[in-house]
Amino acid sequence: MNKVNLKQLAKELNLSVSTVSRALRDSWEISTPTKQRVFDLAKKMNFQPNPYASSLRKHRSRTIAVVIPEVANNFFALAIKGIETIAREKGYHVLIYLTNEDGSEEMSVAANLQSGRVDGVILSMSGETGDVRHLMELQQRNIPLVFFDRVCDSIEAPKVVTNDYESGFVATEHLIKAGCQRIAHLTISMGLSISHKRMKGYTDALLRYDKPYEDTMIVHCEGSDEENFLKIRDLLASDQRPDGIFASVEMLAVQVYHACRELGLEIPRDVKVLGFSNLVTASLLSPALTTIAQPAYEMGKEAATILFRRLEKKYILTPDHRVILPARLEVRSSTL
Amino acid sequence: MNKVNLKQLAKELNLSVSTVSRALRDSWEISTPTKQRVFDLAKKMNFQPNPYASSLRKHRSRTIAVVIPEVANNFFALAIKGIETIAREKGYHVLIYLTNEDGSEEMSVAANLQSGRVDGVILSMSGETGDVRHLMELQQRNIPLVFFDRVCDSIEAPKVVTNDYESGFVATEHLIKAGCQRIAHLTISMGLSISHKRMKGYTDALLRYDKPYEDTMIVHCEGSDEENFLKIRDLLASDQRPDGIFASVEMLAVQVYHACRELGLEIPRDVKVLGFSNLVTASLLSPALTTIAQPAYEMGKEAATILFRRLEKKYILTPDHRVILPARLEVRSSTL
DNA sequence: CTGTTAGCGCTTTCAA
DNA sequence: TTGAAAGCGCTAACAG
Repeated sequence: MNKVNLKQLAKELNLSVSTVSRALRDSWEISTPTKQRVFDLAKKMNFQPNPYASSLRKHRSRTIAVVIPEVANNFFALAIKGIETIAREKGYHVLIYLTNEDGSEEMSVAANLQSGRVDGVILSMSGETGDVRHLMELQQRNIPLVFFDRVCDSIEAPKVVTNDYESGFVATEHLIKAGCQRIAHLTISMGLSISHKRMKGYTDALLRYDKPYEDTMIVHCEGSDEENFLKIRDLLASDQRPDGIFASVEMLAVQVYHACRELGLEIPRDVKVLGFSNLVTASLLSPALTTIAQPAYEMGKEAATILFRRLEKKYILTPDHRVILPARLEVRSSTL
Repeated sequence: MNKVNLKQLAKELNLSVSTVSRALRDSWEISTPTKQRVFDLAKKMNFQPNPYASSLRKHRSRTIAVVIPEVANNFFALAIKGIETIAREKGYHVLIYLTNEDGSEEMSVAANLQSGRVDGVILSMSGETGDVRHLMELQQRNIPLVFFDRVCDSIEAPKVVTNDYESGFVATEHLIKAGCQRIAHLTISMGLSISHKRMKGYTDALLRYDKPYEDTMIVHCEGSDEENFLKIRDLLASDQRPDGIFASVEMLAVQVYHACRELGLEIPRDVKVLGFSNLVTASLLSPALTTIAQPAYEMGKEAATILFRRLEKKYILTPDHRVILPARLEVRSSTL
């Protein structure tokens, strides 16, 4: 079976190509009987319009790009699901790009996206990015950009985030109230907005409760999984071992569990652990992990909704439009 | 900044559009100095060729579609990662479609894909699908299809799977050797190849070891998460409670944990649990979950590799080409 | 080695 | 209400 196009439909119906085109788009300038004839034949011949011809002509692809650092991660997976749901509703297609937490990969993806392949971009920044020109160029090319979670404050674009500062504060406060005296913080790339804010919440909570504050208790985990694991293990093996740990991302919390196991430390007796996480199994971990859970699915939906609003020119947003969806502290263990 | 096209480059350089086009594609028929001039200006003006014009002309989109039932699931997330990795290497773009385990959504996606939007499709079937005409039509339109994990045996297309039968057998055998007398099996839609095979492994292992075989020990979990949970809880609450459970998918294993917790049953003392799963946290669950782990990332890479091999017409595959990547039994608890 | 020309399939003026 | 024709940006015969 071969591809059928407008021309063939037109010839079959003794109509012009333009009439068929208009009929299929249900234009008011075409008579009802003609429309019916066209619809019928189109269905019979299983006509599928060539999207690329249409995109070329209209300068619109009905396609968006989602650029994320990682997908094997419940947070981003749920966000994709939210984005895809809204995109389907709106008749858009979703291209996915993984940057593997690598700034240079993010740059090459962004450069590629300048081609007009997509009408808009939803992006969560990779850790290593320092230079953001590639993102500004997207905007200059009139390709709307919406950030979510890992946003870039120096770029004017809508942002969908959680209340990272407050969550960091609440998390730390929770550990303090659970009796922790020395609370460590595990963080990822400091080039990231979320890292800054979560850490500020942490330090502010310590200050607020007159807890000792030491730089050595903040562990920057910016390396490979293996390197990070070693750093965490060293922290837990030191004679200055913390009795509480606040992990800024899921993976680091999981690493703490593994390190504790390796060192024979018991959670929460020896060390209490709390982390940002969307693990569906958090409540089943041994012992349960108390989490700060982000509304990932809703964040994805919101980001997509904002993008389409802009694409459909329905609303003008202020350039620094920011939506904050609160994360929830989910206490999982009575001893924590 | 506006979009720059070949025509503008050509005018600027006093060359014809076709010469510029060829130069950019590094054609051998263009002189080195001309190429250099073109490259330089293209870079200076940040020229990005319009992919849709090129697609329209060449009838190739350099885009593939990935159609999966769900993404918030480690298996599919890892598979996407594998696919995206290979696609990027080959200069392809990846469209993603989630069918939400819904056969009719899968059908509408497949119908849409007939438009020529993509050069090929990698698909894992949704649970409910009975009718597969929509997939055959893709093939008839010369859009290559590669299945992975949840394949469709009645369609001739390359398939990337794990050794589901053997894994089901080994899993059940493992429970038998751990001393289980009444082993239940939790399965999803029986319209799925994986379900059949895993279950056959289960029943064959029971027969092999002369264990009682009862239909009531096979629970079909084809409903919503809530409905499935209730079925599982009922199973565990019955006076015929199994002392071993083999879950065919991750989510069902997790449900067992929740049900056990609700009923005050202890794992593995009261019931031993083993499931197909790629949970990174399986070893940390309380208690650890013994799993059959599929090589998800590798399966994604393999599926993509096969697809591109076909797209680049490098090899002709037999129509029933099948790659089997073995799943691994990962024992996590000494009592199991 | 470079230019001319004819489309790819669709949308959209402009005319009838 | 319909048709003719131009053209989106790029590629590839075919000529020179």
